[in-house]
Amino acid sequence: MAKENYTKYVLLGLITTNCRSGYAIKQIIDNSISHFWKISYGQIYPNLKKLVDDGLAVVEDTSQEGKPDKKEYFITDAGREELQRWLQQPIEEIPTVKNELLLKLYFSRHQPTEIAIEQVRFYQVELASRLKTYEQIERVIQNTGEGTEDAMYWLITLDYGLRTTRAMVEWCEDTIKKLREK
Amino acid sequence: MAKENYTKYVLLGLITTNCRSGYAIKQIIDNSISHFWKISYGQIYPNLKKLVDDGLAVVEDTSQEGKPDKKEYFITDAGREELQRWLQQPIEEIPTVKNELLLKLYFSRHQPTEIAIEQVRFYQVELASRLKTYEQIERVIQNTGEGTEDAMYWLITLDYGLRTTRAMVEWCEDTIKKLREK
DNA sequence: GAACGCATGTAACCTGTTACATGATTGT
DNA sequence: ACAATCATGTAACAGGTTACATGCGTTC
Repeated sequence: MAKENYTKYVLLGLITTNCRSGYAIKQIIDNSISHFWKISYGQIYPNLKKLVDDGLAVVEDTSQEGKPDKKEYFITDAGREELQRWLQQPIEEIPTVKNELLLKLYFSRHQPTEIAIEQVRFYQVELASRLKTYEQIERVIQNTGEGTEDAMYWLITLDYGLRTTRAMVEWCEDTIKKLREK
Repeated sequence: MAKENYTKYVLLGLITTNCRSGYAIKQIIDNSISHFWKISYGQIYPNLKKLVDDGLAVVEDTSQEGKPDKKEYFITDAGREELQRWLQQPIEEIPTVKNELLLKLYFSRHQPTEIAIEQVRFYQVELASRLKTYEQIERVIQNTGEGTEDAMYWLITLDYGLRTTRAMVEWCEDTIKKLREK
């Protein structure tokens, strides 16, 4: 099966959520979905243009009060069809992360144990802080969006982040113990 | 902080583990560390050459009986220093996976719930199979390498995979329930 | 007029995969 | 002759980041 260009679908999907300009898309990505998807301006703007070229979206110049002009993108029927097709298609692959910490641990045999412990501890601190952010966001969604279907899917993706992160934190704790006892 | 070229360190690290040729490196990656790191021949061979150019490794032509010739790479003192430096340096970033399933769920608001459930179920099946592989490998290591320090670090990285994958499987179960009850 | 947020854009670069080409050696 | 495994390599392409350039509008 040919590999899909995901960026296309991210943009297509986001402009259906009232997130219509390149800038707004970048904002929502950084604030809401960055825990499972990231994207840079260098990808956003050229690809938005491409959506229009491919007839999947149309663009409209909008002037706002108190802010610079912006370009608003709207999905077309063809775009909606394309997005739907992709959403209904089974996922192609389960992600395999490149994990710098595990790589370092894998080669730590000939290193002082101290250093490995230090690495894991640092990782743990970062994860704990990430966890706090997730928990905070969860509370916000539960308070504001309660009941809406949007909120449901948002909470589901967030829950994924919460659970996997918690598992990682626990692994850190136990790994540090193991290394100490060595 | 400047971003490191991890491939370099993977190769440098692997040639210290008696994994000396491009082919052997590819094998060990596919069989042992692919759950946290992947790499293709298109990266391996040019980068091995680069290690030599940079004085971090030396290469030696070796002829074997019953098999074609191969090139064996050995780390130099400079290479060992460079590897050590990297291993002791704090990790730069916690990985953020691009997760196709979460992306699709995020945009599933306007889709029939059936489809979302189907996607999650498929993901769950894949994860379950991955989990079985991990558990099998774990048993093999515990039986053969017991006690050696190599085995310890191997088990630690594997444990990471086991725990996070288990958390994901549980998330799948609960998410399917949630979607059904909707 | 400086700083800041909003907004769009791109060129240079880096990383990495895919697909292909090549060939040795062994076993059937 | 051929398939399979071992072994090395590269060119074309795809995907993505970084760093920069540009400019509007508001606030201090």
